[in-house]
Amino acid sequence: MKRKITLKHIARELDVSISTVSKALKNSEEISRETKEKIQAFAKLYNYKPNNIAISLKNKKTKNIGVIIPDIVHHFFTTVFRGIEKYANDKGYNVIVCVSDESFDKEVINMEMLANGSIDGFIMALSAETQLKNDFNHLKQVTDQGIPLVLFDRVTDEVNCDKVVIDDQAAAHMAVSKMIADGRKRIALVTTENYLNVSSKREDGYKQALQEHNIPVREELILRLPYQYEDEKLSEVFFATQEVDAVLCVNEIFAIRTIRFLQDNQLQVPTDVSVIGFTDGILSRLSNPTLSSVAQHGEEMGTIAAKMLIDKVESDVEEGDEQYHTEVVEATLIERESTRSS
Amino acid sequence: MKRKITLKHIARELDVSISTVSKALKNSEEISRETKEKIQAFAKLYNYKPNNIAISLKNKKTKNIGVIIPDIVHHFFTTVFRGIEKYANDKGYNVIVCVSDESFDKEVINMEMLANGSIDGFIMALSAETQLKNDFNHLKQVTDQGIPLVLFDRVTDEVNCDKVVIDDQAAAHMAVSKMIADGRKRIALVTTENYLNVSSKREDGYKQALQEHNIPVREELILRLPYQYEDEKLSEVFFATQEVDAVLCVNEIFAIRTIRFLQDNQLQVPTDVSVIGFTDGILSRLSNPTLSSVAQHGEEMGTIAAKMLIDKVESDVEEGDEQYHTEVVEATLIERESTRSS
DNA sequence: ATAAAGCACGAAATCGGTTTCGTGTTAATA
DNA sequence: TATTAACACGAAACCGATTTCGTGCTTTAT
Repeated sequence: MKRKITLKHIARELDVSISTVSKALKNSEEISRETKEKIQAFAKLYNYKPNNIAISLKNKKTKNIGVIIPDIVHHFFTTVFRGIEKYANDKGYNVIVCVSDESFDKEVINMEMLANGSIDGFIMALSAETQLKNDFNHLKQVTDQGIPLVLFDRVTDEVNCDKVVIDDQAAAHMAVSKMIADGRKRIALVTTENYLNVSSKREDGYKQALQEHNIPVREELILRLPYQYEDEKLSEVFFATQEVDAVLCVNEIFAIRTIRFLQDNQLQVPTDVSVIGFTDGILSRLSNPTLSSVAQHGEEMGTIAAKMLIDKVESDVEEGDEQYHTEVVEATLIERESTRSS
Repeated sequence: MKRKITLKHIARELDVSISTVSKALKNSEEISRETKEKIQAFAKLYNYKPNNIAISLKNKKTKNIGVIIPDIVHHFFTTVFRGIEKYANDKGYNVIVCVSDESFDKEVINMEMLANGSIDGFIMALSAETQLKNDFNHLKQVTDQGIPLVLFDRVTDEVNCDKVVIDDQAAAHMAVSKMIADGRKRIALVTTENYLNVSSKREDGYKQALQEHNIPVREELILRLPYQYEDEKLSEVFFATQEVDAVLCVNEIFAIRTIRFLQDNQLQVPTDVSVIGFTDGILSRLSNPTLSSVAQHGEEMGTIAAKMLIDKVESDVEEGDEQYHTEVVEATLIERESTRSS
């Protein structure tokens, strides 16, 4: 086994000083041509690569970015992550991922672990529990230390930092308007319990679109399911008592379950009921019928978030007069089989 | 903004030496009770946390593990990753993820980036291209340096290291046997082009099961699709010319597409044709009909891989006499609506 | 021939910790 | 009272790099 070789080894072997080796490998003017050639040849031969950790310590830059997401087995987050990873990698950064599992405590622990020198900045989406508790001290601590932070999707106004979101309200508005234009009248909303910022914004957009078209908002048409629900009893109750001709769901899974429920109850999609979901993932593309869906462009969000973060990390703008931006990624409605004019 | 505080700051402030501070914070016997209390109180007050990078440099341990997977937007890998991340986090490790994107070059680059001190060990699944090229020098270099490596799922015999796999052959065998027991006779296989190790093993299991039941293997019933295919023309050609009453697909997506294709051609699943897929993911659970699927227990694989790696990282077994193990995770057939006896 | 300039390189500080070893002071023992 | 042990702490090496500042030697200018 060949142990990693260090500057010291090279220096000893070639009978020069460590400084000389370091400079030679950086092709410094200071070192004579022959000495440089000798050292570089030796380094190549023994496949010398500088130790990242030592460089990080010296530079106070790790070239690592920390990503904290609520769940990795989730198409949207996974997509965002891909965008982050690609961009970061191109820029020579590595990505450390921590999963908060929707738990406040894990989020705090993870951030503290990474905030002690392991990373140059954070990209994260808040856990459900964090949004519920409305406690953002761990985020503030991080920004107070001067560590750049970018929030995406699940953000909060309480923290001053860069953000990248989609306009959830506009997106829901667009989807509902589309349904109305298709001649739908009794449009239901299937959403989560309301502590998730995104859900409530989508609900706002839903209501707004209805009102603009003089369709009264009926609370009975709004179904709030627990975020991680397993049974569909609620759904049954709901649809059994309503005459719905369209449904907007705040995520893909709710939409697929809704379609299945409708089909099992002899309702045709989209003939009888049209359905639109959020999160344009694999489910939307492969369900039967395929699902019309609001694409959140996760990969693009990830790319933007990574760019914002790395720009901040690499800028030497003295803080205090920092400018924080919120990038809004436009959502797109992907029309597939689950919608058609009635 | 409060900059991070270091031992040096505390030492200066309290007028003691750095060594004393370090020892006091570790509750060393060497330091008097009062001095310790003073220092500890000060440290708490200013929220001192040791710098991870400095510790890594000193200990030559980073408490980071590198995970290299072909694709993150892929249910199986994502599941394995979750298992890795959970276990690693419990043990105080962070996870650095790199995505090879099925590319050999990216795999090499990523490994080289991380192998220079950033991580204590690797967990990875080979990229498709790497398996095609059959070039594993980058892996050997890593193990030669004494860096522990665990391969999962997409493994190779060429590299000596710990591995965790499922018995793909047995799993396919089980699935096909189940179909035969259900009375199916003309069982097709939808697989990828053959360079993926796992696919060819599944094909072996498929053939073996047929032969054991004296059903001739017919090459026309085996459809090989490119790994990332978009069109389903091939599929149409295939099914149009065959009378198939069951299909085994080597992944979930192929299975869902197969079902959709059958449905579009007036064939009922499972009445006319029963379908089994691999990768028990979200698609299987939410498709209509729900898909019977071979569960690979990704999360368990991840946990095992992480445990194997961390055990190796933390053991001080002098290498040379290392023992490498291959853990086989048993696959399970999850029966859902897409299979039923004919 | 002497001073100034330039070249090629080394010593040492630094990043932020850990750890070994040494030392001055006090207390216990002979 | 002299010797030794225990105590409490500091100096310094070390991990593996980078970088500033000197310095001895050669070369050029005066």
